[in-house]
Amino acid sequence: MIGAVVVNLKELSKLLNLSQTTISRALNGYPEVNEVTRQRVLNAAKATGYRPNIAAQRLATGRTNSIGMVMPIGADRDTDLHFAEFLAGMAEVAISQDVQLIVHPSRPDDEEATFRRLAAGRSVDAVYLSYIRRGDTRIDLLKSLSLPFVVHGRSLDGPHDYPLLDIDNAGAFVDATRLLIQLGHRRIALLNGPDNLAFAISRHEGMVGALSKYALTPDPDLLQHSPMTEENGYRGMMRFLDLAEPPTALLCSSMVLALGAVRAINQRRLTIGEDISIIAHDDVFPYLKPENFSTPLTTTRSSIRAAGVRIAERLIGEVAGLRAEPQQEIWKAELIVRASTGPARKAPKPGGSRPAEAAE
Amino acid sequence: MIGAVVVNLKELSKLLNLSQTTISRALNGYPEVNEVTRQRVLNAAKATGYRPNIAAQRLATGRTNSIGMVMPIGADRDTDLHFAEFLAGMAEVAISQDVQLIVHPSRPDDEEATFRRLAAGRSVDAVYLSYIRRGDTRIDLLKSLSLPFVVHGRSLDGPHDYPLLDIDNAGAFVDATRLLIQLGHRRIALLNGPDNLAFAISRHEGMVGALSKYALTPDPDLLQHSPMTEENGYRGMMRFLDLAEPPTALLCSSMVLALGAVRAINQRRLTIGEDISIIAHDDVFPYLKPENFSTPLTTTRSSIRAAGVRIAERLIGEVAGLRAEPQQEIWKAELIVRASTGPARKAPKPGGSRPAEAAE
DNA sequence: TCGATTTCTCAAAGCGCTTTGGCTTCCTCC
DNA sequence: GGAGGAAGCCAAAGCGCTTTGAGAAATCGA
Repeated sequence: MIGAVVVNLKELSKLLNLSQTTISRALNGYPEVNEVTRQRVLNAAKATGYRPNIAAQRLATGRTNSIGMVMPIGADRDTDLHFAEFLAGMAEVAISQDVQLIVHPSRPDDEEATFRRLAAGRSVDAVYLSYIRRGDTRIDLLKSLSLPFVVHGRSLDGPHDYPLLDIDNAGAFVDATRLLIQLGHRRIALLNGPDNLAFAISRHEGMVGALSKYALTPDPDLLQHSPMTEENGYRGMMRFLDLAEPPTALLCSSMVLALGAVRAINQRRLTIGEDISIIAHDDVFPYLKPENFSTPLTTTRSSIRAAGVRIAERLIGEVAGLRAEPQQEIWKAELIVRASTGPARKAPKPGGSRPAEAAE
Repeated sequence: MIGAVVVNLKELSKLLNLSQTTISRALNGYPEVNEVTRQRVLNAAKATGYRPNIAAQRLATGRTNSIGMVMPIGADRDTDLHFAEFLAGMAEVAISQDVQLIVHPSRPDDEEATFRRLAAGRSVDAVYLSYIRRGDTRIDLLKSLSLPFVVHGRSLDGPHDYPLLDIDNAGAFVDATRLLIQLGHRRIALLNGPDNLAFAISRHEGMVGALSKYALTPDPDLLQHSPMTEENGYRGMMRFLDLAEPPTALLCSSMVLALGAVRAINQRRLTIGEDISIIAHDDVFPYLKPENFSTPLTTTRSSIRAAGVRIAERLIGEVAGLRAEPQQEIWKAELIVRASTGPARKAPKPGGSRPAEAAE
């Protein structure tokens, strides 16, 4: 096995006294080549360390065997953590299918150009799109381009007539909110992601919807939209706790926000699950698990890595032309009750607008 | 600006009544083309949405304008967090230099094959290598391949005669250990990364070296090697605290480990910076900052994102052929003292092992 | 036995670019 | 006015693969 020197088809064909055609076919498993010849070729290829030149292969076939990921850079860099975990999922599939993963970093204002370049330059077979924003134009752009894609998440309005995979964000937060209400909580705060991102908006809507089902009105003071850092979790929670009438329960859009919120609560010497209940959304990070919080956290769980796996599979399927209809896939998040949720300590203040008695 | 239809050089040349040569040259900024012609070409290219086919470009030039990252998958998946941050750094550079980032997931047992494939397939111009292990053979392999590379980290033994960027892991932990000793600490524990990874070994060596300078012997009971998760931080710290003679100070190889350690300490109602001092290594994550811990953490700091930036720059330089000598670059980590380090509470007991007073 | 298949192999075209080498013009300068 | 350059353009080769269309050899059927 020679290291440095690179051998190509022509040389191999000279070496074996066979045409390039035959060698190419032998290597790529075509049937019209004699089995003993094939073995001869295979052996020689291994002996010389032959690997096809990928650029040439791509040019000839028009396929690139690669999927592109447009990685947001700049403003929402706090999402790295999720991106990494998602990437790990895609990687699992990529490796088993022998597909390259191409990361295209792109600033938000430049994304459109990036997609156009990808499509026209034929540098990837398919792309995945994420971090969908309010009024996002990228989906329409992709629909107009002849480039297979799958969206992780979905647009807020407009028809969902494109391939997508999303979790039921609204549903998850409806479930979480309902649980809290049933436990007697009336003042429920939300530490959410940036307010231009679709997932955050949906979660907020889920919460508001659940509240209104029980004739509760959301208090704007109990809402924070921000990048999902520990620090923002802490700050937000501190602000909530400083209110004249602090919340008795908290919803968190991410584990990292929850980390900060817990710190704030501890600092105030309040007891989680008693003085204040918490439900966080858990994207399942191997290094930060809700069950390992000082008070194990009740969560709505959906593995973002699994989403990466699934989307990679579907992208590969799209390329292979297996797609029938644009496929919409919505995953339910699982509500897992742990120790951070308990009955509301005190009944909501009697005066003022007393909410309807929620059913049980 | 047409969306779906893809135009190529030939069509453009027909459209403009110019040869492909001239168009190619106009587009790529060669001097031997008339300025008005160039403008004509540029306009037409923009109007038709022309983008060169990347595969063709690569085949013709032999350059790929891409750098490969072999992403470890499987066993050390806990390192994702660092990988992501590093990736973000590389991405910054990639975008400004118009270079693609290709992620090659690879299982440890398969890495060698992956590199060979990369080199022979000419699918990337250069690669970066990380997560160097004890007795790692990959560096020698890369040296034997005709593929530019930069190593993030370095081998434990053997000459460092290859391009590398590393932080002074040993030095950082010498500094940290010395500070603790000067504060009067004698029993210092270490929560480290996996014991087959070079960076972890160097840190351990740094600590041991500093101890021995003060004639202190490391206690094997005060050492844990493990993947760097919150859970492992908690478990390790708990074990330390349960010792007959628990440590009065702790070194942590990562912020995430520190997170777990802090949880353990809080649970035992000990006070950080008084009952026990902590110094953690901080790779600088935007979402988890040491100054935001309930007790701000003293750290050895070195931005892994900055390392990504630098390595990307150097890789691009290597490809451009700017390299003179293999370049070794060692960054010092900065020791930043915050509230988590304080004087040792009690001198270590002279006599036998007195059980720890688990407060309350 | 001979024509019809089947099996195996090959030469050559083509993918869409870049780059070499050469060919016109048009100046410039003595 | 003509040698010598410079400026601007082009035809064609080539990058290393896949794939088409065809041909030689072997096998088969009757």
